[in-house]
Order: sequence, then C-alpha cells, then structure tokens
Amino acid sequence: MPELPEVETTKNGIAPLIESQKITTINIRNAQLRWPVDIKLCKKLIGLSVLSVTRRGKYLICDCGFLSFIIHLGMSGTLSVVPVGTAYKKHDHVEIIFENNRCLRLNDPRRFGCFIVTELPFQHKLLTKLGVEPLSRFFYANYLFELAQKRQVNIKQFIMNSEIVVGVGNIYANEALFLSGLHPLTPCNQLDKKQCLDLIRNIKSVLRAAIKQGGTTLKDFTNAEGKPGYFQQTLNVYGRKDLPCVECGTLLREIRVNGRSTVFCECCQQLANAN
DNA sequence: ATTGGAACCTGGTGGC
DNA sequence: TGCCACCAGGTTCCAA
Repeated sequence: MPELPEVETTKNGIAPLIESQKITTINIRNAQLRWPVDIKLCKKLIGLSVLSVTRRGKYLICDCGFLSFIIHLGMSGTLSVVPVGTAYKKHDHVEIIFENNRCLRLNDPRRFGCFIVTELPFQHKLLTKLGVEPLSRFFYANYLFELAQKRQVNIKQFIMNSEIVVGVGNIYANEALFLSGLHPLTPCNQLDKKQCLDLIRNIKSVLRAAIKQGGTTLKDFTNAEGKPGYFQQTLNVYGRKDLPCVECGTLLREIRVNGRSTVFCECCQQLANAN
C-alpha cells in the first residue's frame, strides 16, 4: 500500500479524525514489527492529545506534545480509524483508543512497518538522514544534478535513495523514468542538467497525479475496508511487462535493478552508449 | 564513502 | 487439493 501518495492520503484521512482527540487507551496486540514496539513507552501517551499529524517521506508523525509517535507502513501496513469494539483483523498490531470512542489501528501483515514513541521525532535517527521532499521547492534540477555528479549508481537506484529524495518508491521510479525517456540503468552521473530538470518534473507530476487518485480511491478507507481501484490508475509501465508501450507499441521489458522489478520500453528509454 | 546484496516477514499466485 | 518456489508497494544492515 505505501507509496508516498498513499501515505499522504492516509494522513489526510486520519488527521481530521484524531487531531485534538485525547488518548484514553493503548492496546499493543502484537509488538512484533520491524522493531519491537516499546509497550511501556506507549503507555505514557495515555492522557495526551494528538496535536497534529504530519508526513515526512513515508513516515507519519503524530505530535502529542512532549511525546510523539512515528509510524511507517513498510510494504503492507495500513491505518484505519474505526469505532471502538470493531472486530479485530488478523495482523492488527497497535490500537489507540480516543475519548470519542474511535480508535486508530495499525495493521501490518509483513511487519516491515514500525511504531515508535519518542520525545523529539524529527531528531530521531530514522528521520535525520532523509533527503528533500519531492514535492517541495528544495527538489530542483541543480540539487539533483550536483548530487548525481558525485555518484556512480544507476539512475533508478539514485532516485529511490531516500537520502537524496524521499518518497519515490518502485512504482513511481519506473513511471518517472519512462516519462523522462531514461533507461533505468543509465549511470546517474551521465545526466545533464536538462535531463535532471525533466526527471524532477516527471517525478513531481507522477506523484501529484497519484495523490489525486489515491484521494479518490482511498477516500473511504477509514470506514471499514475500502480501497479497490488503486491499481486501475494509469500506469504506463509498472506491472505491464510484455504489454505494448503506450507510446510506440514495443513490448515492454522487465529486468531486475538492485533486486527490484523494473519495467521499461527499450525503444523509448535507450541506454546512451558511452563509446 | 559507496555500493550491492541479504535480511526482515506473511500472503497470494502459478506450476506441477 | 497440496506442496513449493517465487514474487510483492520498503528500508536497514553488513561486508566488500
């Protein structure tokens, strides 16, 4: 579930339902996530109110005053807000009950997500090394160009590196490279400034479009389940191996780049030959 | 310092 | 049906 657009959508969905609500109970049903949930520390949240919910990369930060909690959804995590007493689902890990008899539940089958209680979330080790937000003005051509000059990795791995820019996951990396006409294996230090500018524009536009769709598709996710349709959004390459390129009709190829499935058009995304 | 690969997990799918 | 291998939206950690 969790590409940046979905984390953003999740944030927008839960924020109005839990902001300014006082926490009355916390149930840790299964502490096993990427790092074990610190149950003792969690209990200190009781009595505090959620002041704000913000996003940094794919992390959600719920500020409760002198304590905050950080949530990451990993590969399979979802958050929902449901009435107290709603039947639990398999893999419900954390439940936070609020004064208004609603509760926030973190469900995560693969347990790659995390739930961390901390005093200063933005100084937490997980957040301090993060690169710029892709939709901010700090993500611009010269920024990308100068960092790319210093590296040897392929462009796909480069834009998926959260120390460079946060929130570009496998799906949107594939999509942005297609829109930019860049072969995924192009060494990042081969890009010129214009290509960097183009790539940045495409990353921004693909993320913005996805947020728009995520907003539509996942609008009702806080109710009960709700979510189908996300995959129906217009993806040009991801998940389209052996299907015709929307631009030229060539059958799309799939390769593995640093272990991640990578689909591209050999015709539209050619690898520049450095003699 | 940079880079590639393994590791962390469960669930779904497709082949035999 | 059953069993098994393989794949999946992410990130950390370790070794070279």
